[in-house]
Amino acid sequence: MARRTPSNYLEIKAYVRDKIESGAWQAGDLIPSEHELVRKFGVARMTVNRALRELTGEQLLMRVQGTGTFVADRRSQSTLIEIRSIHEEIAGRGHRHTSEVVLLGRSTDPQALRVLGLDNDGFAFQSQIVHFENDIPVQFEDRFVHPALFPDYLQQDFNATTPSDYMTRRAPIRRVQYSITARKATAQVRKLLRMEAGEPCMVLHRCTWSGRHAATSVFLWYAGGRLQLTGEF
Amino acid sequence: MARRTPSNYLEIKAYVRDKIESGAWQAGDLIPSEHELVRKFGVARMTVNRALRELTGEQLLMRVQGTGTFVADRRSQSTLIEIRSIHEEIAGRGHRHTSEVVLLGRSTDPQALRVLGLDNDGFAFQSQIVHFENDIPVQFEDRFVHPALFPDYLQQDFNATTPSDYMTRRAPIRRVQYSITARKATAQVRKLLRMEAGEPCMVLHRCTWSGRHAATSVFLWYAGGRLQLTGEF
DNA sequence: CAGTGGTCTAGACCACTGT
DNA sequence: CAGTGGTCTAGACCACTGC
Repeated sequence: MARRTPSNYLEIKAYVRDKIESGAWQAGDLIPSEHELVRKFGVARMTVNRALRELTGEQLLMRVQGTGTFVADRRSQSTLIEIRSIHEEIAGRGHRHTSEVVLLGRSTDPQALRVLGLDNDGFAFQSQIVHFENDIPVQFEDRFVHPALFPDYLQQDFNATTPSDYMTRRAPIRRVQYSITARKATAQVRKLLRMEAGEPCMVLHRCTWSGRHAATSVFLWYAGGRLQLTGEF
Repeated sequence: MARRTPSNYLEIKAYVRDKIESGAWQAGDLIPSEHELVRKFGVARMTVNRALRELTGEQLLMRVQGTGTFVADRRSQSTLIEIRSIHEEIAGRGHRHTSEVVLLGRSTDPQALRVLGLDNDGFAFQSQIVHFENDIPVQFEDRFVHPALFPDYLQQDFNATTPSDYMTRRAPIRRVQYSITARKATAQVRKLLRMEAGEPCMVLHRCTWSGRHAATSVFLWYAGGRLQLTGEF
């Protein structure tokens, strides 16, 4: 045989995927049983089973014990965008990631206090960090954290470790909320990210919850043209 | 035996998960080999293999052939943002969604032709639609489609159905690529979305692939302050 | 009842890594 | 080289479904 065999189960997966993508098998259709595919491909049932099981995990198939395997309904049209940590994003491109701490201290910003569930007499910890990709500033990270949940926040060395790394080690996160908006850069952001006047920013706001109150509230400012968030599936 | 057995591979998954969650096995640690787990649980290697393979798919483990299985670095978990269709997004807020077709015809835009894999003598179909939320314009949709894959595109009534709905009924999509950037609004976009001069836009670019070439290329322009993409998990 | 998928076994061969 | 994971086989028993 001259043919290159990329493992049998992958070949079966490709076969089924192709039938679905080409429209030969429509959503809701009953597809051949494991036994039939075993005969067709001349493999063991475990091999067919693995292929179909993985495709079920990928939401392309639906299986009902005792009945058969069906083409899954078109996926709900919602699409997912992946947001990787800034470090991974940059390292993934093979570039060098560095950061510079602009501010690390206490804040009484009323909006931040409200989000973190602190009353107006309290305070939050705040850090401001600029992230560089090959020495070009690409992200400004403005972070507020709950002082009760992260009492030693101000003692961290955020030139060595990123706040995200610290926080994921420190506290379990229950819920995360995001929003992405486009905004004009503030004067501070424009200066730190070395942007032209009027150049737009993308702002990712991320709130993490740990129980009843928000644990952190972060604003990530990206210079519009210098960084793209991308996804694929 | 009184114990309820929830299938062996699930038991092994639970065992490994517990070791990781309890901290007994730290990120980066080498965990017992398949062979050792086979001896410990008295099962076949395929059973252990399935458990570890699935945990690898769940990003809890990392496997290196010839070396071993390691506890994955939890920091590498990426976050996902969900982008729903404009209609769902608006309907989900209990608001009224309407749209207005601005343009429907042929285009020889060189960039679009290149993306769709058409040569410079060819043409693409183009549609431009403004989407309204309670009569406020919130999104400008600028779409290029491959005429061979959607020959009757120009005959559609996009006041009644959205292009996304049409396309998902028409052709199976296998690969999707996204990027989000912030941009200054063009004069046309500023007018259609009734924006102030200098107000920023968020531009979501989505390319769908169906086999070898791109099937569609869409630019979704959002007025910065009027729409947020949000996600949660 | 026969047919389906869910799981499992006890072997096997291979590709890869470290020494 | 011995040890690892990646894949596969040819059976098997079971739970479930529809008739």
